[in-house]
Amino acid sequence: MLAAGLHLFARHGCEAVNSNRIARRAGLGIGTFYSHFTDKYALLREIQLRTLAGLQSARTKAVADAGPDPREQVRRAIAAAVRFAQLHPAAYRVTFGRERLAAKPRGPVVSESSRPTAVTLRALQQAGRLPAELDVDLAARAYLAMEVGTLLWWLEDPRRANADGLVDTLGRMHPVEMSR
Amino acid sequence: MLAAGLHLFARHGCEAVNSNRIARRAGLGIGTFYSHFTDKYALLREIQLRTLAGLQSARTKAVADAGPDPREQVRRAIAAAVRFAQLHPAAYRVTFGRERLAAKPRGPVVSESSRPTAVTLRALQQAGRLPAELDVDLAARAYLAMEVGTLLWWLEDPRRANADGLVDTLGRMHPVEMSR
Amino acid sequence: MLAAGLHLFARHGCEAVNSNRIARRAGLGIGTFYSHFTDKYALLREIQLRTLAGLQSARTKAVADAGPDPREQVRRAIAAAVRFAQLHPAAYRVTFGRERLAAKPRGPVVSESSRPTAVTLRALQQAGRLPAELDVDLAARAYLAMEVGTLLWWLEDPRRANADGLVDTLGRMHPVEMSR
Amino acid sequence: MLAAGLHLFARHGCEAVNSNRIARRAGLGIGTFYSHFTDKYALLREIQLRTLAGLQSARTKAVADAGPDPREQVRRAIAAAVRFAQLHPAAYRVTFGRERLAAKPRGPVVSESSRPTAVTLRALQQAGRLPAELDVDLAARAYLAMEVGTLLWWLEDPRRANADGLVDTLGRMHPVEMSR
DNA sequence: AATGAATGAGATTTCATTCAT
DNA sequence: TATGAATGAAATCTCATTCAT
Repeated sequence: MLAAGLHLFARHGCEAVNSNRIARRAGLGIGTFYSHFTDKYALLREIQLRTLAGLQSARTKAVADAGPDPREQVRRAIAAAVRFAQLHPAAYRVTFGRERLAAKPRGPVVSESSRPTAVTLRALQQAGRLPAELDVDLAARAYLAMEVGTLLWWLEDPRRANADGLVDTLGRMHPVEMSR
Repeated sequence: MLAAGLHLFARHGCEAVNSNRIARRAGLGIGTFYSHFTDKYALLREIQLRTLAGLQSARTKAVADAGPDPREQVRRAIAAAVRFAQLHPAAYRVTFGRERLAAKPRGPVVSESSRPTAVTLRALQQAGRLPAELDVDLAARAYLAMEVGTLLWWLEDPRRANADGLVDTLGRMHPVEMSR
Repeated sequence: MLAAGLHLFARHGCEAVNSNRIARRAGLGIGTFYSHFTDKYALLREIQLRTLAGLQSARTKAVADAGPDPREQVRRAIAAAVRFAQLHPAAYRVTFGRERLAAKPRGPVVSESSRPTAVTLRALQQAGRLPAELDVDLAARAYLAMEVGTLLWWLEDPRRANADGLVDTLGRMHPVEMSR
Repeated sequence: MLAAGLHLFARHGCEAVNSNRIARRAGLGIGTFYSHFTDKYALLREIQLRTLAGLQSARTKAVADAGPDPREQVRRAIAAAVRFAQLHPAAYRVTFGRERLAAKPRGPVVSESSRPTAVTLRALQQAGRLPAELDVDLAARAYLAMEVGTLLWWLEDPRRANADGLVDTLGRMHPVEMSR
């Protein structure tokens, strides 16, 4: 059911898909859908939460595998995100694309956090390696918007760029690169 | 009618609004709606096109007012965009937010272009002031995603940041800042 | 639409009838039903309110036509109610039958009032013509239950009794007959 | 299962309750419900039949306990009915309230009989103690409607009256009181 | 006997669109 | 040109019922 929903949401958008069709594609009855999820938004949210968990775990693992250098950690985290989007394009689009807020206000909004990036930047700033005037929270937020927006644009047509180029460009534009 | 549509699209989202309601809010009859637009997506597209034109004109004007310095041009363009979003929050959200692609595949996708930024960056690169390895097209695209994503995040709750801080942060993270 | 609803509610009961069928029987589209009533319960309530108004007006008129004698007033009022039930059997059943409370708790419950009868009885009691121990409110309420229940039973199969016999029996059992 | 059904029918009405919920409340599986009853109407009918039997037995016992005086027999029977309604309000409402006819035409309609009352009245009439013109069958029927209707009204909100007052009022209005 | 996941017919309700005025 | 009552296709959701375990 999750797979069927993911496929259809990614292909047609949440609003253009109905519970009937999801159930049918999953090879199950209509009623079965409703015995598992209260409505299609609940299914969407479930997909989003799982995707988010998967992405965060990939990022965490990548950072752990990197050494202590913040630049290297950031590079690895970006590479992990790009790889994740590449491996799970449908899930990425459904989670961060225009469906993001479609999951009606039923519980906390699903979104990635810019917190870890902000923490890293603040540490560099306090060590005097980033300009004191930089608003690290805003910079972290802006970076996240860039990464998500760029990956979504890429997934619309993967021929637009290649994974390595994306990692390189996102890496160069990450605020950690301002450090010295 | 445009104003009514803008208001309702921004407040409830395109899918949650029907043509009936738009007409009613505009103080006109239902039939009148259909004598002006083929459907609500046509109205949405019209709003988006006008918004886009307004934003581009504001940017162009800002760049023209700036001197020849690329950095200054970029600063001014960003300031213009932030001001535009601040003055027309509903229009900005309806044009670039989750409604962006809701205007069904009926004509070219409405979106801002990263072309001007790419042109500026390429000139600097050819003048040797930007690393030869930088993919300027991708960088321009990434910057645009950042700007749009950050402004949308800001408009969700304007207390999250102030306009000057946004201009400063976006300015610092613009690829033109890598130049030397 | 009212006529169609009345017919179907009386014939099959409110729960066994759907809005679709009512609209179809009225020779109108499904959507038309919903542009007039929020749901079938709203239609039911409308029918009930109209019926109640009609019955009350018939009673009032009958009492006005009677002279000053309470017994005569009661007789006439009963005769008016029986005639009303005979002329509008479907409306009577839909209003006082098992649908009475089916009109979900949306506004005050539709019911006939025992107030007028209680007022009449109290006057007689204060004039010493009815036993001081009689609870006139309860007696009025009980009489109303009897009248309604008996008429509903009669309408289930009109051959069970004839109108004159009903008026006579209800008249004899009305608490006003205890007076001396 | 009977207790669960009684509780839910009384609280929400037969149409608003589903077999699933009844089984769940009874602490049993859905399938178990269907191995005992063909559908929820069968359960309803079972409850009604048991209630009816209980009420009739209480009445019979009360009459047997009274002496040979018809008035006393009637008083006792009424007192028994009021007590029964007071002790089993849910069962009384489910049996005689708006659910009465909900038990679809599957077998004879469940209802109390006015026969015993009619028999008593006819005997009095033949002894010349009741007016020859009185339609005793109709009077018995009317009394029953009054008793049932009044008790249902009382059970909707028991503060409306007290048991003794009800017995007294119903007793005074019983046709046997016309006897001389 | 007891269970409950699975089912799908059917009821409710919405809304884009038409068309007579 | 403006109107809005009328429409019905389509989406959402419920629940009686079955059947494999």
